[in-house]
Amino acid sequence: MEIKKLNNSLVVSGVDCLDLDLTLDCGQAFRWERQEDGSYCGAAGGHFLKIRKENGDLIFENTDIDVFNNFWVNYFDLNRDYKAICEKLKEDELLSSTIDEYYGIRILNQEPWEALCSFVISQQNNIKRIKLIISRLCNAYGDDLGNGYYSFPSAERLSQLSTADFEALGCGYRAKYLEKLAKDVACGEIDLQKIKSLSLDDARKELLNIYGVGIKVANCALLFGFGFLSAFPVDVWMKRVMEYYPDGLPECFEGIEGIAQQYLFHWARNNL
DNA sequence: GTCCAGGCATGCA
DNA sequence: TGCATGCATGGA
Repeated sequence: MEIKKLNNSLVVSGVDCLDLDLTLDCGQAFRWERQEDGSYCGAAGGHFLKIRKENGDLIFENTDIDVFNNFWVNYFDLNRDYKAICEKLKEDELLSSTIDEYYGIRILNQEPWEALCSFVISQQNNIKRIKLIISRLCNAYGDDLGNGYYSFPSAERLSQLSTADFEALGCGYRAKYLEKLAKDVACGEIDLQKIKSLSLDDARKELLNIYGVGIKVANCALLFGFGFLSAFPVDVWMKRVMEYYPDGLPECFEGIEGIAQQYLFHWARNNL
């Protein structure tokens, strides 16, 4: 990976396996919006970003090197060798053709709080409406980051809301889950950093104790927010995919089940 | 109008 | 432990 500064932007070359459409608009993160020119605008970690691809390079617009090194490198998982991971996963027949067709999916390292909240909202919901609710939540209670974007509101901020406030955002029956979650995280009853330090099984047990969090939401949070690449969320789409693996997951998935899952999820949504 | 979506809590057997 | 049911909302 090589980084050059150009005016107010950073030009990052040498990053393999990062397709912006497949990574930012594949149902793992809900705050990125595709622009007409193919670039993406979004917010994470309290930073606004406009990112695009040009001649194979990634352009991080209006980004300084410190924020890039301290936040975006980890967010986009830029130090992981996804090319080697994909080679390994292609030992599986279905993934082999899927990765050829949809090469470039990465697992973003989102913040635990945002990921957990987002996937509580996601249950029994479609991606378009999940995005709608989360944008309302951020616009109403996040900090202004400029360019029309707002940060994802902190647990402390959301702990001040009532169930009715969440219902007003369109959260529906999930409102009561979110109200309790925000209060429990804000007061320290739920310690997200501690959960991140646990083993996968122990972290999952902790998440399953949370009101409104079941096995699917727990696995999504673990994979997309807590850095557990072995987590393997199974939703209605993945249940359809699992019929292709009657004997369980192939050996080549081991340790990277979550990345395999994201390719299969994308394949299912386009083919089943 | 009906059906569905990155499911879960609850009650009951 | 497993299964049926109710749940809010907006887009197709």
